[in-house]
Amino acid sequence: MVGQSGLSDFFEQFLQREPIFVNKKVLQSNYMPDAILHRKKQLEFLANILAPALRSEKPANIFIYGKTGTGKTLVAQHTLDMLARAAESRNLKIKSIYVNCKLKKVSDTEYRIVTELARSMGQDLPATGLPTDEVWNKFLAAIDVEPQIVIVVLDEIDRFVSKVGDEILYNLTRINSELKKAQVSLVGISNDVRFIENVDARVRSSLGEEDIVFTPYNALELKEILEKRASSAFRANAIGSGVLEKCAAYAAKEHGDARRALDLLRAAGEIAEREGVQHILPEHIDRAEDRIERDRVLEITVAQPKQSQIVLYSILELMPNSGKKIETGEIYERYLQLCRQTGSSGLTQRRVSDLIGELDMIGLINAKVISKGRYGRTRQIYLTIPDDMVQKIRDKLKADLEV
DNA sequence: AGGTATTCACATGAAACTATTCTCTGAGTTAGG
DNA sequence: TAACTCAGAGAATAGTTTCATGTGAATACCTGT
Repeated sequence: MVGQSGLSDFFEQFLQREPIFVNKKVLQSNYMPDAILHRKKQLEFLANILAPALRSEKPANIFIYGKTGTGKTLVAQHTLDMLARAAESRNLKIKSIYVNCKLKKVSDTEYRIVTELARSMGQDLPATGLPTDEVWNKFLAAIDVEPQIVIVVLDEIDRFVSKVGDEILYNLTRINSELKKAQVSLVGISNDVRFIENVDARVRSSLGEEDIVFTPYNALELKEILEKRASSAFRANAIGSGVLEKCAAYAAKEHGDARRALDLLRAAGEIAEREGVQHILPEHIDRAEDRIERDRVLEITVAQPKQSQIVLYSILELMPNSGKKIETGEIYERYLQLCRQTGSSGLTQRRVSDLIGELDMIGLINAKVISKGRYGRTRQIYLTIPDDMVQKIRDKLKADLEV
């Protein structure tokens, strides 16, 4: 315990120190820098395609794809901003609608997406109660009030197409034939390169009139991006030598994800700040990665459905006293035991087997199917969660599940 | 020794069932004309 | 009378169970040397 005088000393000291961060927002993933590095080709290409809008011609539909953190959203939003500005100064009617299909609020159904589109056109709609085509009509009416070009950006479309199907896309691609005054162009953004292959052929040909590929950043490019952001995010000289290089190298290893690189740098800064040191050092990056990984594991764990959590808890309980590897049978027994304790009936082994498979997919555990010859065939399971985390997660689950 | 057949302990698949969520219709309600 | 609200019917969906079939190799069982 720190005594009273000690505590005020602490605050004094805290204020005496120069802060490491000047503007932390710059490192957040939704921050929009005024210049985008290493995406010149894509920017120009996209601008080229959209430019006809300034002459009141309908731009071609575009399909953009690339892995996460390669700047797709950034480039799209930036280009649209510029376009809007150019249009404004010339008094042209160009509107853009941006819908991120990943957000839970939107993603589930066709209804919700169309509602979202109509809302951003200024329509006020109830969350439920209306027929879908009614909402379509409202959306159409809202667009068609005057001659204008509307650019609809659907971010992460792969998400909802896998859930909802491609009917909306089909409707959207043919929307122009129903409009008298306005015209609509589509911009689809997807993380999944193969996504376009699983879409209805008619939609494919019309959405993919043009496409842009975003290749991952390499370590050098990442470093430059980090340098740029870091210079306005941190106090001058706050970054030790080799820090950005290390950060970039880490992120480049994971398919050149710039968002991850920035997260890493921000976390490293926070750690350094808490330690009260003046500079960020390469070792802070290591610790930041560790922390991010922990947060991720915990987050995933908590987000699991209840049954899956119970299965995971069973695994965690069994882990220490059976050496390194355990098998499906053991887990199921333990699982049933837990269920009896809480008075619930428990799932079938069939299902638990699937749940174990899912936990493996997520990466919380590592399950390998092996055959033990005369003694059957099973999954051999070991944890991928770091040892010192196991205890914490177990306690967390224990509390959540009231076991 | 070498070869074949068994057997274990689940994995993996398919179909059916169930509870929940969504969409949509029509009855009832409200408000304006 | 048009517009709106809301309950409930029907469709879509996710999660699960039931039934059925598949799997890889250690072991048991032959078979002829």
